[in-house]
Amino acid sequence: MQIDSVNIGQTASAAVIIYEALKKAIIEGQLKDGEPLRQDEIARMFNTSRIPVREALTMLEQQGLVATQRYKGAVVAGISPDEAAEIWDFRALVEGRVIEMAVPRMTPETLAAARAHLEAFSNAANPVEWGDHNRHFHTTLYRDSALAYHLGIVEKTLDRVDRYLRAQLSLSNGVARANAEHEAILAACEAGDAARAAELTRRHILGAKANLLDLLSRG
Amino acid sequence: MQIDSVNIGQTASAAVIIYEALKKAIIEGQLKDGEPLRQDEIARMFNTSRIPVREALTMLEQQGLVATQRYKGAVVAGISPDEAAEIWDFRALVEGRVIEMAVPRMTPETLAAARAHLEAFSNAANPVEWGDHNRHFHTTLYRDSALAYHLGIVEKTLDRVDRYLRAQLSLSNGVARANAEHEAILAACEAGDAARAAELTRRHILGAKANLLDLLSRG
DNA sequence: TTATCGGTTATTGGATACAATATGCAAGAG
DNA sequence: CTCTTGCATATTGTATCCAATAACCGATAA
Repeated sequence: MQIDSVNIGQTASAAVIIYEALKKAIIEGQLKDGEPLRQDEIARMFNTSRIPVREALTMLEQQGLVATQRYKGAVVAGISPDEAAEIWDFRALVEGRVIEMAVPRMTPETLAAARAHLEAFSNAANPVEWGDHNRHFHTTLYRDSALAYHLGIVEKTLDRVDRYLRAQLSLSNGVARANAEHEAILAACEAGDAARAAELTRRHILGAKANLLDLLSRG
Repeated sequence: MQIDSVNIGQTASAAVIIYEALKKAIIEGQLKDGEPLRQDEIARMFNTSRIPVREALTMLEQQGLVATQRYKGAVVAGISPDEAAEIWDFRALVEGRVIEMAVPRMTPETLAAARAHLEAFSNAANPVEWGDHNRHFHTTLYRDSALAYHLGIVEKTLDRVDRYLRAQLSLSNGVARANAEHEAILAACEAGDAARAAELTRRHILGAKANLLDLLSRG
């Protein structure tokens, strides 16, 4: 007998489910910097014991999203202006390289997907959507680089600062400027000009950095 | 009353102790690629239950040092030639930037410490010592950059590939060539030539990459 | 022979119970 | 009143036990 094989999604463990939910809440800013994460409380939310909760918190700590102190618990890890500045520099360095490697391999499908995110971004109406489409626009342009390690680092870095990225986009001129810069980056990709796409990406990120530092310094 | 305060080292949890021990064993190559890590076997080694072992394995998985399958356990994560090539490219990119930022801030103490590692490296007699002194030579030159995020990523990346770095150094001309290149890098740092130190570091890493790929392809 | 089925064992995932530590408060000494 | 001290409580860290799943192996039928 021959039947269609269905990809059994390898049902995730409770620890992973909790991890993903907490990560999403932190990334989207629903959990504020410094907010304590009580094992017992989270366990009750998910109808589990504290064991998988602890595993989830361990994962989040490894990613720098929470900070833990022995016998005192975990809190959502914030970020200082200095760290923010450094991380945006890091992004400019790595994402510039990644897009440069991606452009020569970029497919029409990828370009179309990126344009869809670009348009969705410019039509979006709230910070969560801005953040999502902005991020997906960029990572879509990166994926054809096929640089798995680089892409993993980029994703982890974006997870770490996603909250601040959203806040920066929400500034007065944030979305409009990002939109114009996205258009330019996409045009360079469509033209197959890797060096230009890289340079525009670096400028885009460093411009956002300046915007963000202004925001952070004003409180 | 006034007494000397002693820094109580915040005794580490069992999970962290196990994590560090396993990490060291993997990094130094005592645990081979693909070797399974049984929870209760490790628990017996450390006279603990499996709970802290699982936390340690979770941490190692987040760092990419082990790969886990649900209900099947964890194995030491190996690396493919493609991944190796990509990671060495990443190192060249990031470490080049880091040393460039470090040179203008580099203190005489740092330079002296780096020279000590350089000499210890050239006098070392076995792969473990080569690896340690090689790594410390480079990270010493990076530290004055004060780029905490970059340095964290560099350390994690080195952890991921330390085994292969050691193997590459052990090739016929590995140590001699590395030694000569280290001298040149250190000279550029002492001369305050940041751009040259960065370029030499990139070349050093990319040269090692070619060496390693040769090793991996030959088996 | 070879493929499939059933059960046995080994191993991991998770729940409950207990131990270790920190925090807050109230009582008492100065 | 202020500071210390000791206890009560809250929270985390770990051990033990049970549940879920995978791997192995022998028996059986085509």
